[in-house]
Amino acid sequence: MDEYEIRKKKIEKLMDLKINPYPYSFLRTHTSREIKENCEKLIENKEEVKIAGRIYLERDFGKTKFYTIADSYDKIQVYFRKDILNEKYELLDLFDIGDFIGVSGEVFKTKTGEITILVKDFVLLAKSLRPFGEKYHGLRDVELRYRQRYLDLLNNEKVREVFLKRSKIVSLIREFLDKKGFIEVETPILQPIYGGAFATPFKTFYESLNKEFYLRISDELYLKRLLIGNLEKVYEIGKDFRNEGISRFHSPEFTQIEIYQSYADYHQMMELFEELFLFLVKNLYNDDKFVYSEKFYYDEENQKEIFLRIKELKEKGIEINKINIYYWKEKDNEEKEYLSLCEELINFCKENGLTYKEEKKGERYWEIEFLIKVKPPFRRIKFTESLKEVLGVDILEVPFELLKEKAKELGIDFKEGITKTKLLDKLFSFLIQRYLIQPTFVIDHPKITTPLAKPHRENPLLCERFEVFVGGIELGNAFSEENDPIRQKESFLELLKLKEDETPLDEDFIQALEYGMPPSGGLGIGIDRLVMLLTNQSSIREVILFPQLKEK
RNA sequence: GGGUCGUUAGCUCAGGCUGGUAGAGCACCUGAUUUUUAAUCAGGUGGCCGCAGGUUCGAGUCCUGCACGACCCA
Repeated sequence: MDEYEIRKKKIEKLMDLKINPYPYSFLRTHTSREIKENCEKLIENKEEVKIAGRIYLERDFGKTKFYTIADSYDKIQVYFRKDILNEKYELLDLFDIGDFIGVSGEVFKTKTGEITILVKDFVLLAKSLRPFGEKYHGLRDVELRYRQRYLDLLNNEKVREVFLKRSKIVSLIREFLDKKGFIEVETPILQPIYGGAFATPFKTFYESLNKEFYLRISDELYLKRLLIGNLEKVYEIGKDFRNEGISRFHSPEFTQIEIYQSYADYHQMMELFEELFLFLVKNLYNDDKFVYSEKFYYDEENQKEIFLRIKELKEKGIEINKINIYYWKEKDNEEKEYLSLCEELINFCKENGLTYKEEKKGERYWEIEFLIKVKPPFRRIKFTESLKEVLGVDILEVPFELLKEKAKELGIDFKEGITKTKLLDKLFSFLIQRYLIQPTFVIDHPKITTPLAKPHRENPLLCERFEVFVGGIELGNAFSEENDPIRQKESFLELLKLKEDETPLDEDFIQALEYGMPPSGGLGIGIDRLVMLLTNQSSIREVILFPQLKEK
């Protein structure tokens, strides 16, 4: 008989005893955290407390039992004694790890000092039929962790922390913007024409309108319509959808915030970002710096990669906080191959004057750790000039063909039909982006890449745009927004003609612009990536509760 | 789409190179145990070794294909 059957039998026994295994509610007086925070007072007053939670661990001594139970806030120990509970004590035989229970009793400290509740009475709140995991190692199988995230949340404290932090980040963003007088709005996710970015959309069919619709790839064109309607400062936090590849940094369904401010240009949006980012970091870390690291999992290729990466970072003068080396077992019991690779890395660190730290972590990987310093104003570098520095040619002047040749020389792979915009993007991420560890604005992109930005006031071949990078991750994108309806239409049509973009022309948006849009700054920030950075996660799936996986 | 690695008990992992009756810890069951902290002690149950083929007297192990996942590249 397997565990599932055994637990079902226990439910039958409970029913025989007229005990409902799934009752309706339980009124607790405290959460586990509240008990721990107020324990001295509770012990002194011998106050009766009621708490509820899930049984996590069980230690059975025959006539007494200890359970560790967990609620949303913390874990707390409860203590059952047969001489207090009498015949009701036998009921505990029908309880299992994973069950929800409610207990009432007095708080005390055990001889080892652990805050514990001496149980006077208890009740089953929900029976669990399946065991949920392993008490020591937790749940490691990545696939199971994503497919059954509830088990991940139950087993892995670190995962809980990431998602609690995500929620905190989003509410801090709202707090920051609301205080500045921005209003939060909601615009359509189902759109008859998609726009505001270059991306392949998800298609759907709107039955009652009898028309093909798209899931939005961006909120931009609707939020601008609000600026036209004299809502001066607006923002929207929501899902956008791009029907493209999945990677460590890309999820087809992702969360973005877009912020628009009338009478501002991209310089003011940079200041807004600096202020917002500092606000987040200060509230999360109680400091103006935080740690972010690049991870290299144990596999032969990666082991070579880390040496190359450290070397190139040093060449570029980028400060490395330290190198972390993690072991699966105690160092003495580690596999020889891995140990010798670690030894090699340690020697390398010593030679290069890098500090390193060794630690048993239940996983084999190495980390390059950076200390990100959030001190406005952030560095600003110009897109074209940064590329000119490393390529030796001005991307605005050289013919496209020559640019392609340069890219090939550098070993960058691309398809023959690549657009100039995409090639520039590749060059940039290969040559520049990977070194943008400390907060950096990359500004003034070639006009052709960005139809929705105003041309640069000093050089019409450029536009007033910035992208912001931290930890090598692209966090956001912003413009002085184009508000000249005639020029806007022309640059849309130009792109269509050059086949740089296949986004259909949104006549309705052009018409809206014709009524007049104030000069405005707009800023989009990828929330998932921001959370990755602020929780030091290397995969976007680690900050999305339910990432899509193929069906098995 | 390409490359590398992985898939063994409910969970965490050995075994695989060199083919010969499927292993451990946790969980679970039985018993002991009135302050434990991954409690402890004694005994026990539990496997389509991801799926499908092939090689072989014999495959968890070798070969091929497929599925799913991770990482890297596009």
